Amino acid sequence: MKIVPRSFFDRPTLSVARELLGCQLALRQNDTVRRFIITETEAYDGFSDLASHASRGKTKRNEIMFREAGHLYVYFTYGIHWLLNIVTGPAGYPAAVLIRGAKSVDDLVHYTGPAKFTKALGITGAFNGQVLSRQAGLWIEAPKSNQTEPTIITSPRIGIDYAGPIWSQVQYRFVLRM
DNA sequence: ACGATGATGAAC
DNA sequence: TTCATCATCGTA
Repeated sequence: MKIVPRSFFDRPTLSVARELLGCQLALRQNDTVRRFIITETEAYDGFSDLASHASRGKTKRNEIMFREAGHLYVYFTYGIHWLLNIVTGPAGYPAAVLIRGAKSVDDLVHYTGPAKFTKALGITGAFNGQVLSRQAGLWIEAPKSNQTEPTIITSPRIGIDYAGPIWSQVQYRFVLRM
């Protein structure tokens, strides 16, 4: 299976979010590798996006979003949950794609919800600030082939009603109909 | 549908 | 020190 290069993520965030659907997230734990087809993503793009952690500038928490594409931004929220994001775009420009859902290729279990996914995979802040790579134990692989054109649904993002009339409504959520 | 949950960041 | 949160689960 072909590993998606870091350059894939150094592109417009919306393109990355859309094209990640169908890709496989691979996670190495000890000597086994688990793979998951990404089925749901959200884009958080730039300084002006009021739903993004970076909309009020760089902080200790969100500084990973300002790094080079391919970094992992894993943050803790609601006192309970870890959420996994992949940083996109050039260094200095805060943007990331939130992984909200994925389906195990091994047992076909579908995890819907960004925190349910990380919990099932055992992803925690230990990954925060790392770079996608085989060495890190977390990487992305391209789909085997594009047999049929995937059906992609877009919608406003989840849980960000506070972001104002524009940013709470933009179609930055992408779901793969399976 | 709604409230409880709960640690951390960021604002006051 | 106080408030809000890129959810989820339990109870209705």
